[in-house]
Amino acid sequence: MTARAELRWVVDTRELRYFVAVAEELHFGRAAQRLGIAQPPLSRAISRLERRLGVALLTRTSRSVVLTAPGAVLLEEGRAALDALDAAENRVRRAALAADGEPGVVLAVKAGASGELLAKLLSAHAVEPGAARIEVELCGPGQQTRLLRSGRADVALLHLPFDDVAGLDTEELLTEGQVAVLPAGHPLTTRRGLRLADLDGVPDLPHPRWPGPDGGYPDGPGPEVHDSAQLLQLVSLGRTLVVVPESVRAQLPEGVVAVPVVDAQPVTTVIAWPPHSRSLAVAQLVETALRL
Amino acid sequence: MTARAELRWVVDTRELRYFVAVAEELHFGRAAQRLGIAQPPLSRAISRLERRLGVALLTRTSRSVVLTAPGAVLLEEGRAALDALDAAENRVRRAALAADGEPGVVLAVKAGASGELLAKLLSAHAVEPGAARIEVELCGPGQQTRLLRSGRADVALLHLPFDDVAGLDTEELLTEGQVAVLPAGHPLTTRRGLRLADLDGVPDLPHPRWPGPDGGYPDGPGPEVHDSAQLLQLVSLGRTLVVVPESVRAQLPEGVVAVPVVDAQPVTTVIAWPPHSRSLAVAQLVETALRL
DNA sequence: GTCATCCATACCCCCGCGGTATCGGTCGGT
DNA sequence: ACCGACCGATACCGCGGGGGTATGGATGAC
Repeated sequence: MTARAELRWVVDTRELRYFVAVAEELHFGRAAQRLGIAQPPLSRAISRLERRLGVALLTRTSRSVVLTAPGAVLLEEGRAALDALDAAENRVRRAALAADGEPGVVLAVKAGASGELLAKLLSAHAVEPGAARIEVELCGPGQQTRLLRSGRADVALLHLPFDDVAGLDTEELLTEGQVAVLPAGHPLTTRRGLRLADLDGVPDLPHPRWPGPDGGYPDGPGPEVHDSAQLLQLVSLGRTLVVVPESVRAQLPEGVVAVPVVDAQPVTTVIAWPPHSRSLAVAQLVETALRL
Repeated sequence: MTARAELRWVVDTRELRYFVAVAEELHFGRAAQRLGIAQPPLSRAISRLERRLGVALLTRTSRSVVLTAPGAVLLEEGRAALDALDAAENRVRRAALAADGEPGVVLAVKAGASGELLAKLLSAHAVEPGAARIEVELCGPGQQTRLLRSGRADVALLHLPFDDVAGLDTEELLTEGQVAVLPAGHPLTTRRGLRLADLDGVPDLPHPRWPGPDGGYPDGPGPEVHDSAQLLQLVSLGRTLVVVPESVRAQLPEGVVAVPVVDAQPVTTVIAWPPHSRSLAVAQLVETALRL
């Protein structure tokens, strides 16, 4: 038994990281700089990877580098594989810490979202017999899946259809409509319901700009924001508007008004965890959430 | 931007493969043999891995090797990460082939299962405009997920609750009861319905033995089988019995009889695909399947 | 006590990764 | 049209580290 050909592996993590860097930068020099190595070894590593795979990943002229179709596949799949490696590493480290002082379960939640649901979940879980300690990790929008995939969190509350749940196990918790949060006294607040089109064309209330996955901000007229308290203050100052799930109404401050957005797609809050989770504590938490 | 600490990686694929081998064998000598290297480099590699992680993965006495709790986590997560790496490699290779002659989509199906559904799906897909060529990969029970996870298939038909769909995206197709397939003329065939307990205690019809993930067969009195045609022949010869979803009735040969099993849990057939699938062809196939 | 087993250590060799220097090709400026 | 800047590929070198053999040391069977 175990007569599998155990040798023969082609792609090594270092090479894969190198390739991802080049594929993201589309520039060997910058990629090398980012990786902290010189450019020639990087060129050789990519060439060797292509030779071993027997596949052209990049088409380079001396002035530009572009991905081939297989190269795009490797970028996508390679990122997932590297995430899985990082996740393995982080989970092992956390398992080792759990053996000593128990940090319990890390729950990733988008800061400012699902406040009521989160409170109910935590209090319901606290009374469970043998409940693990829960550490709530508040993070920016869309960062929960990153924490989950990289193994720095065990379970997360996500919001469909915004978060990408590909490769995660999920259970639905609740579905709700969305409301627009506007400065009190703004003309739009007199309406009973709004459409998304009404909100796009408001010159004095441009949409806010959140940091992207790389930490940078997209271009646009709206203010740069990085947390929800700041965002709500900007709304009350009449500088921006934002569309959020209606449960956020319960925690709106003075000076802002919520108006239903009738044609916004409903938001579903799900609890998500990485596959292969053998953790009893996570399973228990999910079960508690489903009973809410 | 991209000021992330890009260096700092701890776990290398070679070391991870080495660790998985040792963790599976729980024996450095055998693991080294399986890996095709000598034992001392293996010991050093594991030690180095533990030192870099700062975590004890194995407790070794000079007579035995056992996994620590973090070691068990690394075994589980590491396998998933290695699968992801293999998958990336295979998908890149397949994407490269697709650029030339197009092998289209590989659909993994358990040999002998879902025959009717499969036929309907293939014919429905064939009339779709711009339908990709579909290559059906017939495999043993439980092997579909392996093909999917390792990137050798793009989409699969699985059967809950038998197959493990952790980490796969799925859509339900149909749910059905199960029937016992028995040799014609056997006393049990006179019954209108059976219970699982009725089938366990039949001395002349022991359950068949399928190959496990490692290709080996478990111990037991039943015959070793590796494909469904052989299995049905063994049933008609009065050597074994088998419990299958009721849709299989449509393709039973002479000499065997199907009897409903009233307390068997219903089987749900799902279509599954790996996450991060950017493939239009897979999406189209899934959509077609959902319309059946 | 002796031997077999099994993991760790010591030591050696050599492959290959990363470095510097340089080439060759392409685009932009004047 | 020529020159220079830019950028990826190639050539060559040094050294770290992976894998090999030989051996040590601890443990359990008899």
